Amino acid sequence: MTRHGESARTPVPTLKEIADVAGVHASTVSRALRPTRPGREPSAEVRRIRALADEMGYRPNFIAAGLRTQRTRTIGVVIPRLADGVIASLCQAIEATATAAGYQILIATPPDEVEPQLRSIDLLQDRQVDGLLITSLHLGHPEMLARMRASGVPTLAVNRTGNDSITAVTADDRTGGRLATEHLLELGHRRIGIIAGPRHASTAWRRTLGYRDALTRAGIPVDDQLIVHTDFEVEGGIAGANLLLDLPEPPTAIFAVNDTAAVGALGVARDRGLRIPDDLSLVGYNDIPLVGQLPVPLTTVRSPAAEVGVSAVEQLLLGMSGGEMSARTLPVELIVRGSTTGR
Amino acid sequence: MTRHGESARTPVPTLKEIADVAGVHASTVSRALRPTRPGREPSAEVRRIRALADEMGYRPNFIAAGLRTQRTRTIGVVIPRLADGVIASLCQAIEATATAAGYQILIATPPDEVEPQLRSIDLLQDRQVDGLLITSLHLGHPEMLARMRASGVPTLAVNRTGNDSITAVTADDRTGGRLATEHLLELGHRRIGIIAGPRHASTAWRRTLGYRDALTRAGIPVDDQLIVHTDFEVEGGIAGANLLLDLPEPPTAIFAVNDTAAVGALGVARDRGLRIPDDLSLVGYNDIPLVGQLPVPLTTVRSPAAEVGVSAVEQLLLGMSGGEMSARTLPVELIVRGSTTGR
DNA sequence: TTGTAAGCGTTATCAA
DNA sequence: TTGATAACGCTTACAA
Repeated sequence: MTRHGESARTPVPTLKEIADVAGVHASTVSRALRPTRPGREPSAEVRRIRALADEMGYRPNFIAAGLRTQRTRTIGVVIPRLADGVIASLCQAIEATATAAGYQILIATPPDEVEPQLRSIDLLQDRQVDGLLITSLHLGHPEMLARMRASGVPTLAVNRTGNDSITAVTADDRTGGRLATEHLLELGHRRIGIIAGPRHASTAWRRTLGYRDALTRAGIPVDDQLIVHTDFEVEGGIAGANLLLDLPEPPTAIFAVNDTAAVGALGVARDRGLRIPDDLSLVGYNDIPLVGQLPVPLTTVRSPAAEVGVSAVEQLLLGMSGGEMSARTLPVELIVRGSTTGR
Repeated sequence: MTRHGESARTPVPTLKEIADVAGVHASTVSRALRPTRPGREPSAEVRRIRALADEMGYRPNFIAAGLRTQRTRTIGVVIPRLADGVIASLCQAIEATATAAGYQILIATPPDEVEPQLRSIDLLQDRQVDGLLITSLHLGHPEMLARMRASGVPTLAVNRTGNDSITAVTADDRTGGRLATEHLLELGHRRIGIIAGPRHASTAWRRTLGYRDALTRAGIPVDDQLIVHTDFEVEGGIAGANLLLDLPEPPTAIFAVNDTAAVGALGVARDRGLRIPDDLSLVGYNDIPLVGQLPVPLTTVRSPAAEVGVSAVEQLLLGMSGGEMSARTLPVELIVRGSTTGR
């Protein structure tokens, strides 16, 4: 049982209370408390007021200030699938960068579907956020964008992008998909299955485009049977791998567009008695910390989740200060480990 | 490049603007818009005003309302280590429960150290949050609690607890640690190492207490060499496993107080040519989705992260509505898989 | 049931 | 540089 400060609490003083004690007007205190501009020494009076405010435990009320200034120093973040470690890393980087710049983040983590995300956008805008980040735009749903823009606050797509011309900060998913596939091609694989994730996610979609790029360049026709769309979870990986391995002519290698699904595929291989990499080569995507430690460590593509978050906030800060935001595509890197071999 | 609504945006109308169009006073609109109490039909006038507000695209300004009502309908959440999937699941559950109750969450994810967390608490309180959740209290640091209570808003510890009498919602870590250890004892292990996580985290600490409980009950003296404190990351698991396996008399089984560290230990076993479970039994903690799919699936303890989050928000909502919050300890479950065997 | 008016805690404008 | 005053958009006594 907890008492929560029914009486123990000293209420936070207001500007007016400081002013009364200091014998000046509230507006004077407000001015004294705002940062002296660099290169200028604060006057004795300013120092006196600051010391008093400090002593009285003054803390500015952001709500009140925000009402007046129309700025809340808050960034809204719509970020579904937070339970995924990659997304959570992205979120952490966003928060850290925002905090360092004096902003706080208001997060909404609705289901990764259009309607719930639209509702989240509305809710955040009702809170008068100064900028908006959305990590899970859906392809083919321009209304998400329209809704974000309706508010008039700077708005940026992170991680995923939409079809339209929204500014986005993403990793280079298409190149990543190509690198993964080229690696398998170089090892001699010709039937390469892909657990391609959801169609609405540009990340998954572009990794799949990269897969097609690689095959096309190598002069290998794309067999649509080898492309199975699922979700990003372990279960999706399991379902996808089962579909691929049940084909009349199953693939000799599988590229899963995220590590979590790759681990699902790993479970399927285990249950079917397939050895990795001898019977089946497997490539993941993201390089989550765990996959390097597996008995057969996973070949994967390292995607810079944290850097994407940092860069996105930097762009958004730029936009919020009236600048022009610009798109960023961050480089990825193939990490070859033990789960792939030649045939 | 993005234009962000320099002109395209229709500014959100204020209450006063609705009132002017409706030919009534703003306060009338305010009243018309507040929910009719259940069982009462809204009058024709109320319906007319609501329809108009809807048509004009009215959205209440939470900032302004909050200033007046002194309630922001916002819950502050201090949640370090968000990149960890378990913590992220907790966060997601907190967000979902809060949103369903009409609250939004403001999150801070500082480093898992005392000072940064104190700063985060201050920042959230400056935003006038209505309640505060902290997921990473440190043992032996009553000042964290004191700081939280200073605000006078209901405050709850989640996941971890402190030494003092703060109300906390946690999983039953001590029992979990005991179950894991008893399982190994029943298999005949007598030298059981524990990768015990950080000392400041009550979760890790209590799982370790459970380990001690089990040994004591079995009449086996606790060998402090077998208890290595690390962090919760993969690297910690690697370091811990190396320390344990380098002992003159190494353990035949290792209990890692979280799955991530257990996977680190898995990597060490691989590198040392130790087969799991034949040469070394391994137990993790949390049952993250991946560990069930490993070639040798991991025996672990399932800890209800999402339920902890839901329950915490429920208690906090209770506290925020003037009720008495009470502590909750949610049950855990041992999941026996292939990574443990008798000797 | 409706309108009036005050006020939440700040900041911006203006005059002194 | 300072003080007075208004305003941000809303809610809520209180009066009509």
